[in-house]
Amino acid sequence: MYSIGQLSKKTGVKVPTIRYYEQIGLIGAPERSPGNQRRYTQDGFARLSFIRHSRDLGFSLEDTRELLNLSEHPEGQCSGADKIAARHLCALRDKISKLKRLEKELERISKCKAGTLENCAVLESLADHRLCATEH
Amino acid sequence: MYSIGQLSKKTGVKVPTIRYYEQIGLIGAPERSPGNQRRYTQDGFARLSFIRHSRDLGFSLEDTRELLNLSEHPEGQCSGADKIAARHLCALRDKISKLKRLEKELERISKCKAGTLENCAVLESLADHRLCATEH
DNA sequence: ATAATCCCTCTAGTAGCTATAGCTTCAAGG
DNA sequence: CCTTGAAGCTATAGCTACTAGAGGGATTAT
Repeated sequence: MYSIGQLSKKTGVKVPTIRYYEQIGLIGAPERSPGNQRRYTQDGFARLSFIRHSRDLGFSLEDTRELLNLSEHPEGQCSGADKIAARHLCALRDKISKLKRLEKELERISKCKAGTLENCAVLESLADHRLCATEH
Repeated sequence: MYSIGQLSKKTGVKVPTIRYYEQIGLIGAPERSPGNQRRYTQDGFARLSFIRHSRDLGFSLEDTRELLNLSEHPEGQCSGADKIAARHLCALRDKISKLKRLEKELERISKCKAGTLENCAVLESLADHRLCATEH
């Protein structure tokens, strides 16, 4: 049995976040001590670890909820989890390529040679999109 | 003079977002028509374009606010805008490299060969961090 | 027994919008 | 000139995924 603080340390999920997950029904309400404090089992720990991992990989809470459901009903086909992961991978790649383009643009405009604001490349670029090399 | 809808089309910023920006003081309250509708000038258009561009480059609203301030007080040094851009570039690179690591991990685990959930690589990986190739 | 630390609930706040309800104004066609 | 439909108005609430704070009770180590 773990207290919420111990569970937090073991999983790396902060205490208020655990309570929040319980509130939104992502994890079930655990048993309580005689003094009304939460007491978690190994199962609770496993579930929260799963969630933590899913969040680390960038899945939304809703995706995570669905993945948890899938993992608890092993009679289904894998395609559900697979689809979620594939969709997520697509979105991730989009994001990466967009961020890379931004990186290039920022690199270009932040080489501010002029010492004063009057001709600062950063501000000039922000004021005029036509100075940009790439689309965004 | 533009109505809010025309301004929205010209800048690509949605109508409720423009009103929101006014509410938080990012743009000033424009003049009104006799019937109390917002009427924007070229200046208003330029300011909103600046904001749009800054947001597109991933700057936060607070950073954007500061950049706007800098661009309106050209007596200062460029270093302010430069610093904001540099800080942002750092954060951006961090984000990109983290996302790339996630991409690799997702690619690896989402090649689900098994047809059923019982041995779905996605779910197994989520349940057990030790199956991961890289840190995250 | 007492002090330090942990835990409880409840509420409100964060960023950056987005949506809804219920109303008014504007511009174009007949 | 009148009507109609789109666009505009305010105000409030909702979204994601937490985080912070107030004001108290429980647990644990000494």
